[in-house]
This record gives sequence, C-alpha cells and structure tokens, in this order.
Amino acid sequence: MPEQDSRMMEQMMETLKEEEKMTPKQVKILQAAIEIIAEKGYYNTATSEIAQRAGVAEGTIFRHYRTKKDLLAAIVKPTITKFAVSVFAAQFVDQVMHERYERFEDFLFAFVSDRFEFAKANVPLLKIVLQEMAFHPEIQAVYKNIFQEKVYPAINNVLEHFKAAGEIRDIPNVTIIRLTIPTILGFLITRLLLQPQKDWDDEAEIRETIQLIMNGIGSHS
Amino acid sequence: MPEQDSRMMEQMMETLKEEEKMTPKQVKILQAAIEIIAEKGYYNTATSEIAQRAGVAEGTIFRHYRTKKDLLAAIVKPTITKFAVSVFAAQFVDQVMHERYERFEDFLFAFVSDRFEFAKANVPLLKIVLQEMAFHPEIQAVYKNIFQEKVYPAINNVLEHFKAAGEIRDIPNVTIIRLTIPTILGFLITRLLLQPQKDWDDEAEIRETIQLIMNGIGSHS
Amino acid sequence: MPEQDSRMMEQMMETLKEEEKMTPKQVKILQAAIEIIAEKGYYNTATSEIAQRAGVAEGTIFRHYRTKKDLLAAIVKPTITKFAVSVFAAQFVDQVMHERYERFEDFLFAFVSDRFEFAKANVPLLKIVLQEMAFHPEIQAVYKNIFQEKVYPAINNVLEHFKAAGEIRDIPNVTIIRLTIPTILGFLITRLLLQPQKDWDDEAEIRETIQLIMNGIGSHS
Amino acid sequence: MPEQDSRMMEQMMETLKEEEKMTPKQVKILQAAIEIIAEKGYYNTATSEIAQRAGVAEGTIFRHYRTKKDLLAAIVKPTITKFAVSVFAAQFVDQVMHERYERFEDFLFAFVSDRFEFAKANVPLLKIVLQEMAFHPEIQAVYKNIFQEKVYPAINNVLEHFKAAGEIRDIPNVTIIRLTIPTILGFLITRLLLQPQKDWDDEAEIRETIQLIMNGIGSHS
DNA sequence: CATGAATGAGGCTTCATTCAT
DNA sequence: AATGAATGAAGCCTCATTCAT
Repeated sequence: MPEQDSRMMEQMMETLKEEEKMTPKQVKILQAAIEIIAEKGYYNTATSEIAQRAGVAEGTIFRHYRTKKDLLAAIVKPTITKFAVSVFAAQFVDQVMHERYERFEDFLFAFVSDRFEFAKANVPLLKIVLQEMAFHPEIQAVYKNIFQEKVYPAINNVLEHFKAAGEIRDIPNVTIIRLTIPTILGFLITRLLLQPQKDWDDEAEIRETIQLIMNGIGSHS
Repeated sequence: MPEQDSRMMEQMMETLKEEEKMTPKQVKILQAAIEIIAEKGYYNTATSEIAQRAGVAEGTIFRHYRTKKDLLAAIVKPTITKFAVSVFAAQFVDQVMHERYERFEDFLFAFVSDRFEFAKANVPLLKIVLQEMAFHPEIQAVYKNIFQEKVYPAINNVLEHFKAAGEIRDIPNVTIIRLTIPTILGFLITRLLLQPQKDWDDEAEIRETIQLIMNGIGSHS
Repeated sequence: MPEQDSRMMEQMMETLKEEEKMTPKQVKILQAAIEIIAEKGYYNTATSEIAQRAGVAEGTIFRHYRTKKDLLAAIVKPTITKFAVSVFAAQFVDQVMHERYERFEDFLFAFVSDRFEFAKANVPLLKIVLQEMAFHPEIQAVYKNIFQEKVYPAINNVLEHFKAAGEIRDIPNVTIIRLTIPTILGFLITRLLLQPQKDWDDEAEIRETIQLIMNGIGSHS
Repeated sequence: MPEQDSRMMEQMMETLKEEEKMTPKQVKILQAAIEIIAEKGYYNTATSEIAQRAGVAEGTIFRHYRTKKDLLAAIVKPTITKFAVSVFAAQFVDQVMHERYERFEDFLFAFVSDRFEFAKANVPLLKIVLQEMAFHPEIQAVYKNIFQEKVYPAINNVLEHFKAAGEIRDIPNVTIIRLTIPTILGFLITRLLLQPQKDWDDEAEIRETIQLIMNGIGSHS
C-alpha cells in the first residue's frame, strides 16, 4: 500500500471515529469495506470479500456490525455528519458574523477551500455516500435531517448577513442556494471523482468557480 | 393505471425505441423493468418481479435480453443518446448559427426548456441512468463517448458563436461548461427528482436560473 | 426402499394432499422432509440434507416452500386437521345419534380402532407433530383452534348422548375427557412410538384399554 | 425477580445439585439456562444468550460444561433421576409393605400428591425434559435405564401387594400401568403446563383422577 | 478461574439463468 | 415464441467453541 494511501486511510478513520474505541480488526474491516464499496458499490461487494481484504474471518464482521447494512451505515452516517459540520460549526458562522470576512467572495473562498480539503481527504467516503444515497432511505433520512436542521439555517444566516452588507443581490435565498451548491458540488465532483487524474491548479479553479458564482458568464457591458 | 401514467409510458417507449419492432411482450417487459428499477434500483429488482409485473414468464425475459444487464442497457443506452440528441441535433445548432437566437439568454432558454420537457417526460429513465451510472462501466463508456464526440463539440461551437457576438465573457469554454451544466442539472434534479411534489412555476424558475448563470449573484454596483 | 415403506408413503401423501396438484419433485421433497425430520427433528435437519435425499437441488425446495418453516407447516397442519377429522366427521357423530352404537363401549371401540389405523398409517407425521408442537406457536394455534372448534363440541355431543342413555356415569365431561384422552393417546404413543417393535395383539389391546376406561382398576366387590 | 421465582429457583437448584460444590457463576449459568431453554427450547437458545442472562462471559460457560449439550445434560439427568426417586425410595415402598396404606386409593393419593408437589416445584425442569427427550438419545437412555431398573420393579411390588390384598382387579401389571401412568401424567401436564393459569382445586382434582382410575367411567348398574 | 474477541463451519435463502415441453 | 420448473452458485448471517490475555 502506497504511503499516501495509508495516510489517507488514517484521516478517513478519523472522520468515521465515534466515541468508542475500535479494536484493530474493526479498523481493518472498516478500511477494507471503504475501499471495496467505493470501488464496486455496496451490492457488488460481498462480506466475504471484505473479510478477506481485511484479513479477518467473515464472522468477525458480524460481531462488530449486526448487519451488512449496519456496516454501510457506520461509514455513511459519520461522513454525512462530518461533511456538514463546518457549515454549522460555531466558529465558522461566528467568524462571518464578527466581520472576519469583509467580502462574500472571501467567505466563499475560505468555505469552499475548507470543504475541498475535507473532500480530498475523504474521496472514497464521499463516493460511497453519493452512490448509495439513492437506494437506502435510512441514509436519505440522515441527510435530510442534517440539511434541514443544521446546514440550511446556517447558510441562511450567512446570506442574510452579506445581503445586509450589500455584498450580494437581493434574490431569494433558496434561489441563491440552488445556484451555488450545485456549482460547488459540480466542481468537487468533477475535480475529485470524474477527472481526478487531470493536472489541476486547485486554488485557481476555486477562485474561478467563485468568480462565476459572483458574476455569472454574461458580459456586463 | 392513471391516464397520465400510460401516456408517459408511451412517450418513454418512444425514447427507447430503436429500429427493430418490439413484440407486445417485449414492450411489457421494458415497461415493468423501468417502473421497478427506477423505484428500487437495479440490484434490488429481481427478474422474477419484472416478469410478474409484465405478466410474462420468467424465461421470456431472457428470450429477448440475453442477460439482466442487457435489459438495463436497453433502457439506459437509448436514454443517454436521446437526452444528448437535441444538443447536437443539426437543426438546433444550425438555428444558432443562422442567427435564430440573437441573445445567448434566448438560446439558453430554448435549450433548457427543451431538455426540461424531455426530462419531465422521462423521469424514470433519467432516474435509472443517474442511479446506475456509477456501477456499470459500460454505461459510463456510452456516456463518455457521446459527451466527447457529440455534446462537447456542439456546445463549443455555440459558445464560440456567442463569444464572437460579444454575448458572453471571454472565459475558457471548459470553465463556462463547469458552471452551466451543473447549474442546469441541479435545477432539473431538484425540480424532478428531489422535490417533484412542490408547486413549481417552471417557466419562471428556468428564467431565474438563466439569469443567475448570466449575471451571478454579486451586486454589480 | 421396502415395499411397505413406499405404500406407507403414498398414504401419508394422501394425508398431506390439499387441493392443488403437486409436481413429482415436490412430492419427493415432502417425503424426504418427513423421513428426516421425523428421525432427527426439525432443528437437526438441514434443508441441504432434505434436498439431497429428495434428489433435488436445494433451491428447488424454496421454489415450493418459501421457508423451511413453511415446509414444516405443510407437513404439520394437514396432519392435525386430518387426525381430528373423524372426530367431527358428520357420519361418525351422526351414527352415534342414530343409535348405530348401542353401548358406549362399542362406540369407543369403533372410534379408537379408526384413529389407531390412521395413526399407524401416519406414524412419522404424528411423530413430527408431537415433537415440534412445543416449539412452534403457529402449530399450537392450529391445534388449539381445531380442538376447540371441532373436536371438543363433537365429543361433548357424544358424551351427552350416552349419559342420557345411562351408559356412562354422571361426571362432568371435562373430567371424562381428562381420563379418556390421555389413556387413548397413551396407548397410541406406547404402541406406535415407544415400543413399535413389540409383538402386539392390537385388537385385544384396544379392548383392554376400553375396559379400563369403562371400569377402572378397582375391584368392585 | 419476584420472591416466588427466586424460591422456586432455589428448589430447582436443589434438584440439580449433585455431590460437587458449584461456584456462584455456575449456579447463575444453570439458572439462566433453565429459564431460557424452558421457554424457547434447546435449539432456539444461544449460549451467548445464556451467558448474558447469567451475567457471565461466553467462555465461562465452556469452562464449566465442555459442551452446550453437557449443559443440557446437567439439567436433564438429575431431573429424571430425582423425579423417579420417590417411586423407589426405600421408605415409600417400605411404607406400603408395612401396611401404612390400607387401601390402594390411599397409597395412590399419597403418591400422586407427592409427585405433584415435586412437579409443581420444578415445572421448568420437567418442561425441558419433556421437550428435549425426543431429540437426544442420551437422555432417552437415562430415562429408559431408570425406568426399567428402578421404577418398574418398585411399582410391580406395590401392585402385587395390593392385588394380594384384593384392592385391585387381577389384570396384568403392564396393563394397569398403561392406564395409570398416562392418566397421572395427563393430569400433571394439563395442570402445570397446558392450563397453569386456571384456578384449580388441586386436592379435589387429584381425588377425582384417582376415582376414575379406580372405577372408570362406566355406570356399574 | 474468568474474559470476550475471534473463528469458521454450516445454515437458510435468493436469484439469474437454462432447458425440456 | 413462450413457459415455468429446476438449477446451483453465491450471499448473508448465526453460533458453538477456542485461546491469548
């Protein structure tokens, strides 16, 4: 396993870690599951294959996760939660409120950069979340809940703040969100999933993306 | 089955029809497959269930489609092709070239409206394409091929045309595409898959989306 | 397979047959299941073993019985029903009412002989019923239902009839039943399950059992 | 745990105790095993569940009982032995011989009452014995051995004694036993297992049962 | 003695696919 | 062309038992 991969794994385990200690085997299982499911999808991944890659007996998986689906949940739920975290992290929003960012662009840049770093460090996890969301209502529920309870209100506050500051046009927040989020997600997905090999200048790309969000593509003669 | 559903089915069969004639049973099979796979996903759908819903013996499916995967391909490949069609449809690009649309916004509106109608008429098909794309390399290949050979060049032409006309800023086409397509897809997905029940004013929404693409969200003081 | 066994099997299949036609393989499966479960018990019998003995693929079992438990039910439920049948069979009770049997002893003899023949022809089935009753609430439910709805009322009628005729003492029916049924069952179980090998003179044994039921063991000086 | 239950447990442990001292954990294990197996049966009871209910680690069970089956044996064998004990207990038979009981009915009453008390105090143990007897040849062996070596000869003696005294009719002992034992067992099973909730007048029921055994149900005109 | 994580054999069940009719 | 009974590989999961600590 390349050096890079093992560092990445460590970071991902950090993402998944919830309070309790994990035994080494449990860690191995999670790692194997992430690798294979991200590559082939949940339904194409046999528990026996996970066990094999993890160097563990198949039964061991079920000692730690009652069900194959529980194993998936142990990957997906913390990922969704952690991905949303920075959005509503007290400090982030607070910083906005305390005028840490004068211009909306500056805020956007900090925000996108931050989530980009997270995504880059957790590509397989996000791949799994995206791929499986459609098929598992429980996952959708987690997502919906987090979005409505945490993400949406936080974004709302930020937008109101910058509207008041005359930084953004007076458009309904829902509309702004419908432009902004797909654009950002589009960038992340293209950059990390569709064309990860391409030689990207990430900072430049992010700035460009933000410029587009701010100014559109029209020539403002 | 409600009147609306059966009309929608007819349209979808039109989307899937390729040269050869289909027997009535084959049509039934395709319809059943579309309904169930769109709802539960490919791997959660048993061929026996498709057969049952189609009112056909299990064996009959395999007389028409060598493999379950072939059946999926028969749904997915024409859908991808047809969805891309208008982009490179001679008449559409030609119309641009022959100055049918003076402003880029007008073109965009015509284009988005057209694809929106298509999507609205083929929701289950597009759902299947989106959901299964990640897991089936053959599908990805079809998509990639069509995008690179047909869609991208056509878009390129159009953009160059409107750049020359001073309608859009002089930004790399790739960048423009990276803003535009996710935004449009984002609208389609939100409108048709995530919140189909909501009471939408479609024309207004499309115009708004295009405004955002053109002008961004920044206040151009 | 000895001649006797194959005849017995036929009779048992008759006992289990409910309206629908069975395919030959289905018959084989039932037969194998009966043999093995009667010998080793439900929980010690693997479906793979049943399949093997039946000369059938394991999957074939589940085409005919959704569940291993369904297979058990297909054995147990008809057996309970059929075993109780003669008790409430119209003709039997009718015969009593129409004075076919002058003495209670004569009725008892006919009745016990009849059920003895049935039991003898269905030993493995009854073994299974007895053994599994304790562990499967659904089976208990079937039994309870049949006993309360059919058996008990029929017996009641008969007893009242013979009480009126001065053939039996004026003891509560419940009490009579508590003496009679265990005694008869005791005979059947001893004769067919516990000591089947012993050289029995069945008619003599039945007469003796009835004598005891009628007169007890006390010396009526 | 109700007062009554814990007293009952103590009595049952008394029934199971064989020479060696038991550690507190061992006692806990036995108690848990009894409760769960009596309720759900041997094959539906996981050792892990026993361990949990006993408040003990899974491994601990296997330190005391080499095998799950050994644990069952530790419950079943002493129960069979102790249930048969009073029959051949020197004092009981001796009392008969020394004319402690003038009439057979008196003996029967004392005997049935005695075993009823034992059974009442050990319901779960007897439930287990009855349920599992069919599936475990080793248990059947224990039972057969005790019955033939101890119970049967003792009963024989008693019957001969009362025959000589003109208390019971001159019928073969085997026949007498075949009437008597199922009737008594029938009473015990109905009273303690099938309808334990019912409001019974135990002494009256026992007397009635004995009357039936002595006199049958016929009207001795 | 006690623990409990780990094992791995084996059980039940599903399902795409075949083939004789 | 159509049928649907049959197949058998493969999947998920359970659980008695072991063993290092």
